[in-house]
Amino acid sequence: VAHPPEPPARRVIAHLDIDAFYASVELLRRPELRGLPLVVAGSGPRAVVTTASYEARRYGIDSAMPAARARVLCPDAVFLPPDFTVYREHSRRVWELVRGSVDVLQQVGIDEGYIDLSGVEGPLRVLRALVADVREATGLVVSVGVGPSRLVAKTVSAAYKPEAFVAMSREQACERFAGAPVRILQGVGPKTAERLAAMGIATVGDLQGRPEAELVPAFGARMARELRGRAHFHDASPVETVRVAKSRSNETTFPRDVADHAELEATLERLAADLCAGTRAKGVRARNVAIKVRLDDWTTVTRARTLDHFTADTATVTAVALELFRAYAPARPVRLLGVRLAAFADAAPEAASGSGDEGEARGRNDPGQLALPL
DNA sequence: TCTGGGGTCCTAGGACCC
DNA sequence: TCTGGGGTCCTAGGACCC
Repeated sequence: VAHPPEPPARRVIAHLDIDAFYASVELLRRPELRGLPLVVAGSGPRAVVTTASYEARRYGIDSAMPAARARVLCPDAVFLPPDFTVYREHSRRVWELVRGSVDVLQQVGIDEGYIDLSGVEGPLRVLRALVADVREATGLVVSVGVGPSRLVAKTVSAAYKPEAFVAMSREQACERFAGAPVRILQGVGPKTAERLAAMGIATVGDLQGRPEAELVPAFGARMARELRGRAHFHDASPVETVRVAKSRSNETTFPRDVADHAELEATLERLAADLCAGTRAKGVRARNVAIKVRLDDWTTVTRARTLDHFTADTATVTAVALELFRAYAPARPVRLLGVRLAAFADAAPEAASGSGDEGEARGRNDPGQLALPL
């Protein structure tokens, strides 16, 4: 068996993507900028581009690019700082509308989502109406890709946006994208693309034609199978309507590298305090505390500790974060610091225990959990 | 022109237990 | 005479995505 079987019932999956979301929202309140190259990016020396309008993309500007480079590529572009509060509000309105007409929606990030329309009568008609409704109500344009899987739907919307509305079967996708770079496949990032290139695999078609066994030495059995499956646009992953967060984090990149440990510790305390406040606001507690340190040479180090109880207490988390930091004591200037909370208490069973602020962790040596002969 | 901040998932190795 | 195998928990690093 070369690939996992597709689910028995034919699925209809759509991927929705708001075109140039941040830039489009900015244009809603600054219509006089329409038609100009527009770049939404932070202002610091290390800022990156969060969104470029399609006019700006013509200059080679794209998301995640250093803002400094974008300024070189197009000095005349309009640069605006991101306003996430406004973007979140527009996003909320869009996805509320979508939720109003379809049941199975998985929102992915602020501007994307997957819909499962299997069993829905006239799915394309429903989607057409939805796109029109969103446009009318919000002024935002949604690109749509449709296929038998998330992979096909996502690849199609990305290939045809902006203002995309295209449906394709798996077989059609195999043919249509055979000449495209492997990088268009979700899960193939820069590193994997580079390793594939070293094997003479540049396009999706190249990958389609390569026996799985030839990929195993370089990528391992699991990844080899995954890569080949994706090249043939096999994907049975479900549209998940409920996903529970597994971690929360707070990190910051300094405008300039910092070597002073007192300043670093002060930053760590601030990051931990903000993170704990947000975590408490969510009514969540965690028992794993981690720090992240990126040095001036871009090496990234993480240190973590699992506690014997769940917490979102600022003093507790800060103390652990500081301990981890002091034990590591970076010898080089620091570029980035972060604090992370993970291993959350399961809401339902923990709530049922009716305990107070600091719940007991269910560790592997917890005698309450294990019937050990004593 | 040097590369944000928020996440998820996978791998590998060690500790520990039976 | 250093001799196991399986399972879980945990840490650390890395790739990837939006």
